[in-house]
Amino acid sequence: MPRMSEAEKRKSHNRILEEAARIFRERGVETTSVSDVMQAAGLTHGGFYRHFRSKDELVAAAFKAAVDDVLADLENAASDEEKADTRKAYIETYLSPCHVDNRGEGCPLAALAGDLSRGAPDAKREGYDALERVSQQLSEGGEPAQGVALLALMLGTVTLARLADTDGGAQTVLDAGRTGVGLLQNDWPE
Amino acid sequence: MPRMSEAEKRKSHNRILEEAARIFRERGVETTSVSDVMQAAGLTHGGFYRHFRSKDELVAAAFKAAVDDVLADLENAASDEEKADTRKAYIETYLSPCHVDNRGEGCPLAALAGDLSRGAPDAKREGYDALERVSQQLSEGGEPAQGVALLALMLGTVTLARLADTDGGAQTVLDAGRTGVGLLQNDWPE
DNA sequence: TGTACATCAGTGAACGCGCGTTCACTGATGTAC
DNA sequence: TGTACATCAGTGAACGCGCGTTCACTGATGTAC
Repeated sequence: MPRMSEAEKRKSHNRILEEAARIFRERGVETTSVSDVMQAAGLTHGGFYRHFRSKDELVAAAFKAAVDDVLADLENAASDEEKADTRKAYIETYLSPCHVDNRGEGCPLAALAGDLSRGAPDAKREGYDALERVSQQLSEGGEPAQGVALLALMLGTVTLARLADTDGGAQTVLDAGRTGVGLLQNDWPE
Repeated sequence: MPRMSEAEKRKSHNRILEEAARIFRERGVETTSVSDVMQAAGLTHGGFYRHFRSKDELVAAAFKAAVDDVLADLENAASDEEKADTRKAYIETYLSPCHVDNRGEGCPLAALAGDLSRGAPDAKREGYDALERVSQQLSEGGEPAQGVALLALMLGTVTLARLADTDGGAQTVLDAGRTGVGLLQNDWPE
């Protein structure tokens, strides 16, 4: 069976990254094993170290891959109008029950900021990079600080909504967050 | 040496709770062992199960103890003016570099909301209870939703600031959060 | 109040288990002639 | 283009380790007479 071609290796590498990005967001970093990720990618754990030097390296790389993924539409928007529309949709989706339930495909910062900030330095740096990239997309046309505050409120809202057992509880939190976002968007000083 | 009196047992119990509340907030739930907590409390790991049925039970109890601790001043304020003053100080401290650096004595939700929401049901419920208690204290005099949005923004701000390596980066995030909090406090609709 | 005895807080060795990582091995791939 | 050989992607057993939890034990505490 071994060995695979270079093209196959690249495919395996991407599969590992994608599955790691999903599972880490779903279950957290410490509660996910290298074996879990490799199994999800259709491989066995032994081959992991042909792709990454350590679990820490995977965490940083998978987090970055997740950020690239969720920001793709925003960063690749062709025109200013398209960007504005995409941003509006991004915020609406962010504050939706669907985002609360689907951590695996949701905002990597909302899912993992806590884990990263007390994790390895490289992963923490990726977290800060993500903060800058996401907040920049949110503040387009306004001050950088406005984007940071928007991200903080959105991330905090989803984090709190994820503590609710019932859909009703989550919806109440999301509504409060949405009202706050409207305020930060319309009444930001200067 | 064994056995200790009932009074000694109660002291041990409180020491375990206090140390757990601090260490879980500092290092996270999954990265802290029962032995770590017992050692910090000046005991050996074997005695743990005379106090709690499982690590999960300790997590829920320690989180609640942390919430009780940080809300004590607010919930016990004698007069309305005292409450207003305490609330103002709470928010200022919350958005300070000191809070960013000292997770162990800081907001339990900011430190552990992520861990709790994917943890055991009992701990998750404690998280939601905390959300209700803290947001209620913050919304005093306004709508409940205002308190929830304030907590979300504050929690998100500190979470993001904790990703910064440098004091400068953290301060920028905190300033953005503070501006946002001012908006939510002064311009909330109705 | 004094005595006899059951209780149980705390100890430290031991349990099974899963973790991150290493390694000898396989055999298709890529390369050099 | 065909052949000989080094490379290395992936496998699965094995490594040491620390985890949550259990247990036999100790001896002071609390209780019943």
